[in-house]
Amino acid sequence: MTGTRETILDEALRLFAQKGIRETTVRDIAKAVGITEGAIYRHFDSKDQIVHELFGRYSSMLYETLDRVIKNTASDRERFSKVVRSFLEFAFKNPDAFKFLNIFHYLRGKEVRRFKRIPVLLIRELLSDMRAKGILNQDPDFALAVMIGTLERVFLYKTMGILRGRREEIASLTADNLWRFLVECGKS
Amino acid sequence: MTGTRETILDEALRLFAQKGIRETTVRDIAKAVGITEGAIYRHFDSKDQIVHELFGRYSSMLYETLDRVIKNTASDRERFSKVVRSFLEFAFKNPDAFKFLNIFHYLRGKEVRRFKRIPVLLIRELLSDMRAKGILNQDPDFALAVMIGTLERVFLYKTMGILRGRREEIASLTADNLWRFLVECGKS
Amino acid sequence: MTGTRETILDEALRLFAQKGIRETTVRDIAKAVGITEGAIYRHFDSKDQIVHELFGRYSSMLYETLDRVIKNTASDRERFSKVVRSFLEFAFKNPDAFKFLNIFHYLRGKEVRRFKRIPVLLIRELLSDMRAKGILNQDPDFALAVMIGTLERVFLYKTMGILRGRREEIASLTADNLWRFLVECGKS
Amino acid sequence: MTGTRETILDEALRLFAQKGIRETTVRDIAKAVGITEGAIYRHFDSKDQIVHELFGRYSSMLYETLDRVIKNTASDRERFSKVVRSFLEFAFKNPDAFKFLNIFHYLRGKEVRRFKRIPVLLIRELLSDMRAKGILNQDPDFALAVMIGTLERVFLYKTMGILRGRREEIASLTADNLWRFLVECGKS
DNA sequence: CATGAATGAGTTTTCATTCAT
DNA sequence: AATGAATGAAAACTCATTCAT
Repeated sequence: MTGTRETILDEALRLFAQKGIRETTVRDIAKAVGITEGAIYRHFDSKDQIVHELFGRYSSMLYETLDRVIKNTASDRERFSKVVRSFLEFAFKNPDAFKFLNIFHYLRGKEVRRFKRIPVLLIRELLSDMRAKGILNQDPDFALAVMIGTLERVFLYKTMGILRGRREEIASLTADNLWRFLVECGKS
Repeated sequence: MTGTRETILDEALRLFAQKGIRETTVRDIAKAVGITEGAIYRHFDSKDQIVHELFGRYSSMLYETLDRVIKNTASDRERFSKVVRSFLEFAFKNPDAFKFLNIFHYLRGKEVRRFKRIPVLLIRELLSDMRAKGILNQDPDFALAVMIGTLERVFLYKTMGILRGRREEIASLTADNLWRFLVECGKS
Repeated sequence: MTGTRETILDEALRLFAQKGIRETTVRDIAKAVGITEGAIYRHFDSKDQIVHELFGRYSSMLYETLDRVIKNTASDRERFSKVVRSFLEFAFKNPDAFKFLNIFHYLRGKEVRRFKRIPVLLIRELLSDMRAKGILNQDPDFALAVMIGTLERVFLYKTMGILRGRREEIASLTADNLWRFLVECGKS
Repeated sequence: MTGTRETILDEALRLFAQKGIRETTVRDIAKAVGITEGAIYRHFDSKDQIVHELFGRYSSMLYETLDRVIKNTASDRERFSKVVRSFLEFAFKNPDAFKFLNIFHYLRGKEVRRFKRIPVLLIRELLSDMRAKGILNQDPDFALAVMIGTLERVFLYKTMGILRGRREEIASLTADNLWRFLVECGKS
């Protein structure tokens, strides 16, 4: 079955998001998949390879999503809004992946350099462009902090049940507010 | 020497923030302190006790700081501003502690319940009060997401060298902007 | 294809000689042959069977070669010389086999008893006969040590590029010298 | 006890010589020492470190012995004789070490480069000097093959009970014969 | 014959914790 | 209080072998 490799990745992702990378053992993954530890190593050279493949895969996936949105949207306002909503949509649809990406960034940030297609860099560019065009009334890096920080926490609080409401509504609300905060509000 | 206990906590904190909790061994801590592993257990029952003591201690420290500010400030605007600036001041002055608190929240969130004096809860109350008073133009939980998310990322980006400028300036800027975003901006 | 079995033996021999027996995995062999691990077991019951078959085969091959030379040569001097040269010729032509035989002798000497036609025993007999005839001026077992030791090292140093010259010349030189050392030199 | 480290080395050496390096497990060593596997790692970083320390240690020991003999002996004949006898004395007194050095050379020859003080190189120099002085009637590298090969096999056959007699007698006999073979015998 | 996936026992290594001194 | 040695359980990883297809 060619699906075993994917199953391993899926289960590993779920466990990593749930318990952390270090606290998930290869045996945990194997048990979740329904195979023995040794079988894992037919598909991956090491636990770390699983981690890196997951990071690369989901990091790229979010990157591509945002990249497509940015390239295919004409209006500035619509582009910004769609980026925010696509970002949250990705997080809501792949909560384990999103949590995992954050954990990886937090604990193994140095290894992130090895990867291309880091979503945050794309958003940084977007904000820099907006600043260059005079749309953005903020230091783009400060705006980046507001934007990414907000997105992360909105996801977290929705996941924890603190924020209520339908996902799309939350996403729209977040998009609208961030636009108002960063663009429409008086100059900094 | 009673100072050894404190040294253990300091070095443990530094290592936890740098490498993660699971990835820091008791031997790492002992080596950093300049004693042997066994000696650690003269001061603590377990590695987990160190972790919990650190979390409790710094969580309380930030909590007390914010609590004092909230209680001792008359004006709403000033209170909000001081909370933001104190929060960032704490993070900038105790970067390892702040990183550690975040790691602990992220990976061992369930254990957080055992602790009282969680800073975020204090801020949540503050925002709820502001909402009740009609000052805040947002769902307080959404505002919490914006605020905490922004603070975390501002700290992170300043630490990483992405955000430049003096700490106090960054803190003031953050405080002013968050106030404008959450309070002055048009109703949501 | 019956050739697969032979290919397995060939590749296994090469790897055993290169890396050692224990350090060569069944997977290594399979990969070298261009089949999968499972297929190996269609041809052999176990890795050990491959090892034993190789040992038996090449041990016999050298044995037969020497035996033929001993039986078909009339003069003592010529017989001795041909034994030495045939021995080295075998080693030079089958360097992997010769290395493998030595490794097996060294690490699994006890298993050698199960095999008949051990080349060294043939040479021991030859030297004993020479001693009985009064040709050999040495304890035959000491002579055996000189002879086998020299042959092994001559092969090794030629393989390593330390000894230079054409193989046949080296073989002749070795044969002549050993004869002079063991036979012509003054009594021990 | 500071002796544990030495005991580990001693037992490891014994087992490596008896069964081979790869076929000796860390558990085997621990059991022989009377401790648990984990305790081994308080004294050594890895099994390989034990292997390398043993090789370096005994390789040096033999090297120093030969070096001292070479430097402190005036007459050529006596020097040569003493080198041979010291070499065999070392092998007879440290049979496990000598077997281990051979195994290591055979299976992990490439790693030998990392070490200085390789005994064979010392003997090679000795023979080169003898050749330069006109004492040696042979290509020094061929003489090296005869000499080292003979010494190795003499040790082996004595160990196996094939060669009989007192060690000193065997050593003297070997020294005398090698001198006669390589020096006194007619030119090659 | 061959594949490719899997097993299961074993190997090396790690690490929080204990304990005699 | 502190050391240094050791434990024991568990982690990551290896590999000869089996088996359904």
